[in-house]
Amino acid sequence: MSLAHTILATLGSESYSGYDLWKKFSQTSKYYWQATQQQIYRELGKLEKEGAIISELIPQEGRPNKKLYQVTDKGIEKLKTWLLEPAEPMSIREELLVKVIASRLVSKSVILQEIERHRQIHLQKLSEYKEIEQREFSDISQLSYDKKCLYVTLRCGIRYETYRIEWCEEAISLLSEEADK
Amino acid sequence: MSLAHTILATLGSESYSGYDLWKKFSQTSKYYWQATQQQIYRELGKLEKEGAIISELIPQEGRPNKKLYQVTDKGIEKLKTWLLEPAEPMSIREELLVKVIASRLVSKSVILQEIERHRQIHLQKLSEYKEIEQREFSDISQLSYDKKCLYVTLRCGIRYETYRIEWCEEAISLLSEEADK
DNA sequence: AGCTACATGTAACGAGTTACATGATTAT
DNA sequence: ATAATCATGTAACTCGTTACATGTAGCT
Repeated sequence: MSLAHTILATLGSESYSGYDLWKKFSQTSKYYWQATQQQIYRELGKLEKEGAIISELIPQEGRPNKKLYQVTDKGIEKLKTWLLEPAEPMSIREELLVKVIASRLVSKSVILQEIERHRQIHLQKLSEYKEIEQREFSDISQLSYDKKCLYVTLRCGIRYETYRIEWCEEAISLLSEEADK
Repeated sequence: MSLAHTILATLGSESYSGYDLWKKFSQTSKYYWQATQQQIYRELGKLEKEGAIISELIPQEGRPNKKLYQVTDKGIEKLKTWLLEPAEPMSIREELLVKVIASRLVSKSVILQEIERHRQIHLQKLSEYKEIEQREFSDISQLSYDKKCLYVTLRCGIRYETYRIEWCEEAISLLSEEADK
């Protein structure tokens, strides 16, 4: 449900093509929403059909033509309505935890190594996010409201990766104790 | 993909009916995987078709008959194979963050109140989880491996709710500053 | 009389994933 | 040569959600 709204919100400040949106989603929106190219194209098609956005065909030389999308008044209204509705906390689906639960079927080192691998991935992402924080949000008192919102999403990403790393460490420590099994 | 594996893992220790599984999922599995009754029945149907589980019809008086499911050797093999494959970190989809990004379209108090509402929900869940921790996992040195795994998932839930609460507080503080807008 | 718990299912739809298809330009 | 980037799309499939359908037992 939110992909449509994320697209509308993104198109609110600037026109984008499907491809541009996909790149944006892979960059700045990645802390809070992920989408594949196909999902984006499908959603753009739906939104245009219902009149929330309109497209303009931009012929390009040397490159494939592109469709630039813009939000309509109807699209803005749709977004506003949605903003006023409460959002439920997202449901949790943690594949790694399912593996932990089932892990007695394989040797203990399998799950311990897998958790350690995840720890490394989260460490990597955390350092990446912290770099962005230093580069782009060093002086938070000077930020516009829009930039502040972006910063808030980045902070969420930073806190998320931190929580994951800490959990991985706790899990490794708890599960590697040689008490029984 | 993991729902099937969660079911197999759960049936590994004991036989359950679809209804029993659903209740289990609403109770002890809720920190890491959520599923509706319908999803569970559909998945049980698929798993039985492929021979990973078998059912036994238990006639009951006064109550509807039930189907008790058991894992087969084939099911155990399926689980083991899956356990040895690496799992990717789950993708993040945070509706609340999408709302933050789009929030300049409505008055600031709308988003602030929504974040505060989420903070309350997470506070509620955290205290619930901490109660379970005290009640069932007070002496962790005495736990069996299986119980320890359960504890690890509970710790993940506790850390998750904590991270969420802290982020909500930071977001409220950052966004309520009267710098500009 | 109405609600909750028990118990299983079908149908339809919405959202996410993966594979396939096309084709030019630019950089290595 | 070949890989990456730009650019848009179709098709098939899986997974998640919501609504509908049925029926008993026990509690308030």
